[in-house]
Amino acid sequence: MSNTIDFSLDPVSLAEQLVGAVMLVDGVGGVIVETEAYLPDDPASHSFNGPTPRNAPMFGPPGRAYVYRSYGMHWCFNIVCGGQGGAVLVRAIEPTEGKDAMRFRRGIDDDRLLCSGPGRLCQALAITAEHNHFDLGHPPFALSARTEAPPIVSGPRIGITKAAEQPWRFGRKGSRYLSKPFPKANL
DNA sequence: CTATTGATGTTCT
DNA sequence: GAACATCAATAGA
Repeated sequence: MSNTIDFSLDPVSLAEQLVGAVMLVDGVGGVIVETEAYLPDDPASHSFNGPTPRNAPMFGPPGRAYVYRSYGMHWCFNIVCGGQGGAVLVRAIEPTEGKDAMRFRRGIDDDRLLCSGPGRLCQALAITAEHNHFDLGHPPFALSARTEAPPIVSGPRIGITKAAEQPWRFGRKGSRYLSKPFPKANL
């Protein structure tokens, strides 16, 4: 089957290719509709100042999870890729599988708000620090590459203060499940 | 729809 | 002690 994902790709390429891929955790998840790339020599990347206890997964083998706590109360989920210090942040998913579980975990009914953001997505899929360093090719994770490329848009990354001008945020064009709309854009 | 603000705890200097 | 890859609630256009 050609539904394998190449985690050795550089983060920008992988971030683009992951839009349209399917991601499940313990059978719950859906189609990835928004990602961001973080590079080794990128001032906005956690890996920019070299290895620390927190960012250790980014300096490990590709194809693993890097999960960290954000603003003290949320989790963010990344896919380690490329060489040392690269990763792709998964920012939003279109829910397709296990919606009832997601609604229960999130405490809301609105499908559009279940996974539309890094913190929301982790809560809906029950991703926590337990999953840090986890191999994404092994249960409970299941990732399937997209079979055909959907319409993609790109733009500046969200919520960062450094290198904010880099167009390394990718999204499925017209999706109603994005964390924030894209101004206009192409690709 | 956009803009603003408070809550919250870990990490690194 | 400052910074932070966020979210929910609120107010206004």
